[in-house]
Formats: sequence, structure tokens, C-alpha cells
Amino acid sequence: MSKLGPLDTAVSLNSYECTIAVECCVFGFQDNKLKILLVKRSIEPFKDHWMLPGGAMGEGKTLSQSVNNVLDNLTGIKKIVLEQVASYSDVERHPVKRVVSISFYALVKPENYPVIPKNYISEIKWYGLDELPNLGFDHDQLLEDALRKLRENLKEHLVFGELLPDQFTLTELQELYESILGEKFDRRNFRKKILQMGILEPTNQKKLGVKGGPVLYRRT
Amino acid sequence: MSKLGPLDTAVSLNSYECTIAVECCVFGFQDNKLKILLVKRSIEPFKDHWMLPGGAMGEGKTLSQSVNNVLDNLTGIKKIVLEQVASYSDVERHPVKRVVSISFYALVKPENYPVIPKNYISEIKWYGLDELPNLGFDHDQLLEDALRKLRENLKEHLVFGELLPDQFTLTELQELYESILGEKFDRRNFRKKILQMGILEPTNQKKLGVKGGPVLYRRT
DNA sequence: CTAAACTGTGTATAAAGTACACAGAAATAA
DNA sequence: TTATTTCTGTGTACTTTATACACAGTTTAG
Repeated sequence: MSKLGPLDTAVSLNSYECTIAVECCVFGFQDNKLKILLVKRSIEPFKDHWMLPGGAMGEGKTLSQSVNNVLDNLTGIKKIVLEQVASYSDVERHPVKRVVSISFYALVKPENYPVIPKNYISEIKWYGLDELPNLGFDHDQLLEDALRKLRENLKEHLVFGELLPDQFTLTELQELYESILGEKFDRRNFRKKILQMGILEPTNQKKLGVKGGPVLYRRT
Repeated sequence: MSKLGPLDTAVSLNSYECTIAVECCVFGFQDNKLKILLVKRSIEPFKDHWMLPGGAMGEGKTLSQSVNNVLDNLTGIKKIVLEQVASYSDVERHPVKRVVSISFYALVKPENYPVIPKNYISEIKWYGLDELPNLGFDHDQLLEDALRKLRENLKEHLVFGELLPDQFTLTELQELYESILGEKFDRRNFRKKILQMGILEPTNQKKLGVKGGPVLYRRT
């Protein structure tokens, strides 16, 4: 913490330096369910609590770069779709020191990333939405906000980051939607709506090993 | 900047302290137009550039409290509706030192707040959307993002903060909407949609001084 | 008192969303 | 190889929501 005079920011007040952390809600799609990547912390405070992966912003790095860095360190996940969610600045949100966190969400394919606990993490695991433990710090709140943001984005834009393979059937896409939004859709209506967005095209291949021989689609 | 070991954040990396600033896009409704409060900076860098009011986060304050503080210092604006927009962390966004900014928007009635330039500000002025100057730092971007967020929020929730007086006519409300969203609406359709939201009630008074004698409404 | 300007209202049409059932294709089991 | 099971793929009627549009009533200004 230091006084820096009028140069420190757009309009100057006394300057106050503070630890900035990034936290990331990593969503994955596994066993036809939306999963969330949680880590178990092996040190105080909140020893043995599950929480979102996160860590301090890196010097000379942007927030996005810091998130990528943290996730890479933790799990080997690299260069993924990140979306900013919100900032958290309650004075008491960290029991030991003042930390302002910026939260993000990310969409990945779990099968692409073996997860290995490192750096003060004793366990790491994909959790379904229906089996979530209570999280350390204020991460219950962060998760709730991230999930809300994901749902909002999905309803407007058709976002699926890396949650599906390059080629997928419409049924797989529908199951992804149902899993994220937590509701069921009629197959015909869903296909109508998705296809008239005009961003998917059928390949001339069918998916093997599944009855009915569904055709595979890809993004245009 | 200091090393703090494993306690500094949820999952520990090396800790890095950094200046955090808050910037605020203050929207007001004046002369039937959406206005934005800008300040002219009287010191380097970006001396004599217009920009959004902002300043460093205060020690022991949340981000929202810091915004209120900055605005109060600048303009006497107190305790207003704040909405978080986004974070900005490009390494080069401030030419002198590293600053991470969190941006907000606020909705106020200009006539309630006389604006007085203070604290390294030489001028302060309400600008219409069609007469905006280029802003210092990356504030053009911040403004664009804040305006987009305001529009999104308006379409979903019916947000009007303190932009209108307690009692207002439906025409005034419609003009506010048109001004924010930048499009015209049919009077009958607009009234139908707004009224069936069920959050407005007519008072039994008419607004005087305007032809047609429109009835005043208030929020339920 | 008259003219000008604004308010307040309903209906017809178009678009979007929702509900719903059966024939065809591929895998599996006999 | 055939029969059975399970999943895919498709159209239409109906409901809800959004859009287009005109005229009579009220108040101010002159």
C-alpha cells in the first residue's frame, strides 16, 4: 500500500493497493450432465473445503491471462473460452486479508483435460449441479452468479464453447441445453428454433453406434 | 507489491498487489435526452481530456462504496443506483502505472445534483449521446459497454432508477425508453406492454401545463 | 372562443411459441 | 436372417405475443 499522488488513476484520490484474485467457474458436460470443476483446499483458511479454482492475478498479466494461468497450473486446462461474470469486494469476504476477486466462467470438455491436484489442492473433482457441497469463502455466491450468467448467455447467443465435439447430433445439443437450463424441450420445437438461427449445418455423416442413425451437425 | 504466501487468496499463487480504480458512467435524463456525465481532467496523463468520473478504491471500502465516494467528492451525488458493468485489466491501459478498473453505471436526475469540478477536474458537463467527445484512457470502451448493459437491463426488467420523478406520465416514460434505446415506439403498444407488467399505478392527478391533461403514474 | 397540440383508447394482422403423434433407421436379441 | 427395441426425423393446429394503425377527447395558447 502506498501513496502515489495524482497519477495513479483517472481522477485522483489517495491510492490504495490491494490483492486482486481471479476465480473461475469451469463448466463441463459429462455423462449428459452439466458439471462444475471444484477443488478441495488443503490449507487454512477453509482447509478441506471445496471451492472454485482461483488465485492471485499475475504481475504484468491481464485478468484473463491470470485465469488461464491459474487453470493451467491446477489442471492443465489451457486457452479456453472465458466470460467475465462479476467482481466481489466485501471487506470481510476473506478472513485473513483484503482480497477483491473478479470471477469468470469457462466451458470445457472434461475428457480433454485430466485434472491433477496441485498447489495447496488436495482433491479436484467434477460435480453435478445436484450434488454440490457448500463452498468455502463466498464461492456459493460466485457459482450462483456464474450459472445465472451462463444461462442468460445461452438463451440469447447460443454459446457452447468447447462443451461439445466438433460434430454433434441435434439430440446431443438439446441435451446440453436441457442440462444447462434445467428444463426439458420438445424435440421438434427445439430443432426448429436452433436451425432457423442459421449457424449449424448438417454434415453428410451419421453418428454410428446409436439407434436411428442421427446425422451429425457442425457450426458454420 | 509483496509476497504473502498461501493465505492471500483461495488457491495460492504468488501474491501481487495492484491499484484498483472504479469508474462510473452516470446517466441522466435532461431535455428529453439521455445524458452522460463527463469530467475534464486537469493533470497529466490525458490532461484536458474528457473522461468518465472515477478514482481509486478506498481502503476498507467495497467497490460500490468507493464509487459513491468518488461521485460524492466530484459532484455531491450520493447513494444512487449502481450496477456493475465489467473489469478492465489491459496492462497498458494506464500510461503511467498498472491499474485495474471496475466500471459501474448509475442513474440520476441531473436537476437534483449541481455538479462542481473538484479534485483535478477543470470542467464537468452533461453530454448527449450525439455530441460525445473522444474520451481519455480506455473510457470510450467503458462507456460503450455501460450503455449496452443499461439497454439490456432496460429491456428485461424496467429499470429507471432515479431518472424520472416520483410521479410521471406514460409519455415521459416512453420518451425515456426511446432515448435510452435509441428507437421510437408506438404509443398504444408501449402503454399496453408497460401496464401489463403490473408495476405502475395511476394516481388520480393530471399533469398541469401540458395539453391533453395526461394522468400521472407512480411505481406500485 | 377557436385553434393547435397532446392524450387516450381498440382491433385486425403478423409473428413467434407451444403442444402433439407416427413412420423410418439402426442396433440388439433371438 | 428376422423380429424387436430404441432412437431419429418431421408437420400442423393452436395459443400467445408483437406490430400496425386512426380518431375523438382534453388542455393550453392565442
